[in-house]
Amino acid sequence: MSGGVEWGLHCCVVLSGSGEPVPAAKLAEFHDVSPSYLAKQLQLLSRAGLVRSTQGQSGGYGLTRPPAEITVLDVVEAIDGSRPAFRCTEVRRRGPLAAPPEKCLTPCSIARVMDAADRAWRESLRAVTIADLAGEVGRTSGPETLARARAWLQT
Amino acid sequence: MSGGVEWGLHCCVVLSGSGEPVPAAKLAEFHDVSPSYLAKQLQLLSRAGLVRSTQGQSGGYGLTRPPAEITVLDVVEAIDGSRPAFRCTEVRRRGPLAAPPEKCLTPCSIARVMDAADRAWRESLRAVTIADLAGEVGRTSGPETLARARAWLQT
DNA sequence: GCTATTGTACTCGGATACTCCATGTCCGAGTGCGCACGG
DNA sequence: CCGTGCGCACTCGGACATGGAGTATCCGAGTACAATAGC
Repeated sequence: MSGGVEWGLHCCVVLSGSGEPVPAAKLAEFHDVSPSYLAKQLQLLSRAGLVRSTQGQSGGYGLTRPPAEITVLDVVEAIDGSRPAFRCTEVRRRGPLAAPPEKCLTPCSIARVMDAADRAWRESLRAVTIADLAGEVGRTSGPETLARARAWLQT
Repeated sequence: MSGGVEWGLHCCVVLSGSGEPVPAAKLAEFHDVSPSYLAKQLQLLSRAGLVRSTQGQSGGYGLTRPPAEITVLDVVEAIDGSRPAFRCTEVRRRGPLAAPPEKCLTPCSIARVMDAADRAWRESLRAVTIADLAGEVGRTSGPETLARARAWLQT
């Protein structure tokens, strides 16, 4: 999985509840990561419609939806793509004993197992929202943590 | 995910129930894939202890355990490695508002979510065995399919 | 004092190099089988 | 006819090239704000 997913999730968490747009450079400095590369991840989030960008002075990024309506899966798919990790190459239809096409109406059993696992993974990620993550941060690191982060981002 | 996982699974299925060892070259010809590259995947399976290799004439690969005791997850981890796809880089401990170490006793909430999804994925793969896959092949492509494949591999 | 205009500084967006891992390949080490030879 | 030794062909195992995707970066297009000039 792309390492940018982690950055994108952290950005969405700190953006949750931030009324004012936050520039990408600020987010990069706050997380101490490469500004140029983080910009690319934010562009991916923008293309997916998760964040909205406003240009010009006092511009930046902001969430388009309430944090409770953005799932972790949304962010992962926006940055890493929505294609499943496993792609069946139809091995059964190759080689000297290739299966005839009329017997390949159903997907390969291996592909079915992989697809089921992929669905389980996605369901697990779909069950958690950005709001859940923000709440968890407040519970483990103290309720004032997020507020201070947002205040710092406004400066 | 590595494409070799698919090859490894197909090999394990056709090896299930095959008493005689099967050379890697035969497996490659049967599946119509690169012999050299398939050899590498089989070496990974051998290192993981899923298959046993015998050298010399009439040598080859064979399963070390009954097919019902080899899970799909075993094969996936043998080839792709057992490390989780997501690795937390502890972003919360960086930047101007870095969290102090005493507040980082529990893992990052993002890492926890990713870890839970990873476990769900692995559990799903662990629930299916090579024997299940072989049975499914017999059900969808006809019971004689696997027997003919094994017979061809013996030639 | 209010408004239109112009300039500027700041923002994002896409096009551009670089690096590392997955892919693909090759040849050498090791071993079991078969044959020839001797008893 | 049987046992033993040798040679060989076949097997795996690890070391060696290649390509593409992820990583990281830069500069240009566009826009909102603010200062300024005119009314």
